[in-house]
Amino acid sequence: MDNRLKVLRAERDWSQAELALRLDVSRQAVNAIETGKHDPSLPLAFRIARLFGMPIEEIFDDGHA
Amino acid sequence: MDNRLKVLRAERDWSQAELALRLDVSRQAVNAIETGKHDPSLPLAFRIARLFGMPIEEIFDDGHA
DNA sequence: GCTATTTGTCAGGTCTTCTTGACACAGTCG
DNA sequence: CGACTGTGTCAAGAAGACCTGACAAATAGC
Repeated sequence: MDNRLKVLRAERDWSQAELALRLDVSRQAVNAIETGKHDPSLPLAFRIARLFGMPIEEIFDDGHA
Repeated sequence: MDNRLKVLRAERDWSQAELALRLDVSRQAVNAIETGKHDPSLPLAFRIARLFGMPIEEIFDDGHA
């Protein structure tokens, strides 16, 4: 699953650790999502979308556009 | 995680098995999501949203309105 | 150069999501 | 009644999402 996490994080000048804190997950979880190793769970996807103030579909892209 | 799957399914007069077919998951997976036993994975949430033609946020509700 | 921060990654473990196969119970229809 | 459909549920297992703790490599700042 493709995502714009790295860009959105860069726009805010946050480290992965800082983002992890705000999302209440481990730094490794953020890294794994950014590098495409995992998809987030749906609840975590909701927290991410809420944090960045945009719909899940604008952050994640499953390719079946 | 709250969701409107049962209602959306009823509007289309689909059985859980029929919906499962369209989503390419097992009937038990659909049942577990409808009855609140599981959250769908993010990829499955995307398939559901696409099938019903609406954003994920209009089908699922994590309570943090 | 040295130090601190950031990122990527590994291992081992836990819990969740999803699978197949099976069974019980309701409701409908001949 | 008997057959069929729809729903709910269980068990056992595979795969994925998360955890902590640790370490190396790249980057930034002094």
